[in-house]
Formats: sequence, structure tokens, C-alpha cells
Amino acid sequence: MNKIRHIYKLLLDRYGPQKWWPTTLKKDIHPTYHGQKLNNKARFEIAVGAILTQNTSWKNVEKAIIELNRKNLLSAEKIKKANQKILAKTIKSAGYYNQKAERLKILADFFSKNKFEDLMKKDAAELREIFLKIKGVGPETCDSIILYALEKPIFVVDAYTKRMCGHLKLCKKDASYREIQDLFMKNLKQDTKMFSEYHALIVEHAKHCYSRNPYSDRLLKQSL
DNA sequence: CGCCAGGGCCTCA
DNA sequence: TGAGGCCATGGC
Repeated sequence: MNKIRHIYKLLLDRYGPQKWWPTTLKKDIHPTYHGQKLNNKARFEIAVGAILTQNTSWKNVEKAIIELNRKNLLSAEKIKKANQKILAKTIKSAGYYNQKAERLKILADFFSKNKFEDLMKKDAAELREIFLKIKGVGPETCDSIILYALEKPIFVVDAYTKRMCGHLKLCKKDASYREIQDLFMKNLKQDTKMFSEYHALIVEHAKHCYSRNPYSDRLLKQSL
């Protein structure tokens, strides 16, 4: 059986559905998103979260998003108008707050000029070209926005994914982002929901098995 | 106390 | 292209 598909089954069986993107869908934090189709506010918030979580634990990001909400700053128009230093202070808990405040400003500017309805008419490859031109948006942030905010099928590769694939010898240790992305996308059905789950499951699994060297991944090593 | 977290930019070969 | 420095808080 195909290893990539096999790993997905094993992880799903072990951890259950993750229902990513997290937090924004939790009822207690954002009632309007719970169990509903994403609205534009939710999509924007996911993009903001994708920036804020760069090399940062989600817990710290969650606090920052709650603060943005509390100060009524969670929209493209509001962030565009906001004082950058105040914005930085608001997202302090997410770390790199000066850089990220600038990146949020740029992102807000982008989304005020490019409406979700229009962006969603494009396919993942077109969107990728567009987002990668934005300063502060690299491959992972770009693909996270495309997959989770715009719901187009593209596989998100992060440090955990690379670590896991290297450890399981599914790719070379110095494999590029695109190589690893291709590895998954060429072995899977192009399905947004499944790609969303799979990436989330890798993160969950990696938190257990790939946080500290030497890695021990009994679940997957035994089964491959 | 040190290490690391769901990266990306800039600089310099 | 790729390696290394830099950005920074909070949890453990």
C-alpha cells in the first residue's frame, strides 16, 4: 500500500479528526464560526493566524488573536488604519511583534484590494504565485492561507513534515519545500478537507514524536 | 536556566 | 541555492 496514504490512515486512526484551522472555530472564542461555512471574517482571521504562527507556538498566537478581537482590530480595514506600534503591542504575545505587525499591515492592504470572492475564483497554483509575492508570506504561510482560508487543495509543508519525512526516509534530509509538497500531492487525491486533516495530524503527531532528538516514532516506523 | 515553537527576510558567498 | 544571523514571547 502507498506509504503516504497509509500514514494518513494511521494518524487519523490514532489521533482522530483535528478539525483544523484551530481556535477560530472554537465556539467560546468566535461564536459565529462554529460549525458553519467560513465567512470572510473567518477567512481573514485564518490568514492573520498564519502570519502570527510563524515559528511560534499556537498558544501564544491564540492570545494575540483574542487581543486583536478585543480591540476590534480583526479586519483588513481596521488593521490598515491602526497605528503600527499599537498593533505591535496588541500582538506582543505572538513574538517577533514588530516584524509581524508590519506583515499584518501588508496583508491587510492586500486583502482590502483583493476580495475573497475574487481570489476564490482562482486555482491553487495561481493563488500561490500571487501570495508568494507578498513580503512576509513564504511557502508555508502561503499554502496555509490557500488551504485553510481559501479552501483550495494544496499540501502544507512545515518543519515537522520535513523532519518526519527525513526520519522515515520518505525524502532526503535536505529536500526542498516543493519536493516534499510534491511527494504528498502526487500520492493523494486532491482534496481540501483531507489535505487539511493530514497536515494537522502531522503537527499533532510530531508534537509527540519529533519535538526532541533523538526522535522515536514507533507508530509509523513499525507500520512502514 | 536553556531550548524550542505550525517561518521568512536579508546578506554574503 | 544555501547557510547563517536576526526577529521575541511564553511554556516547560
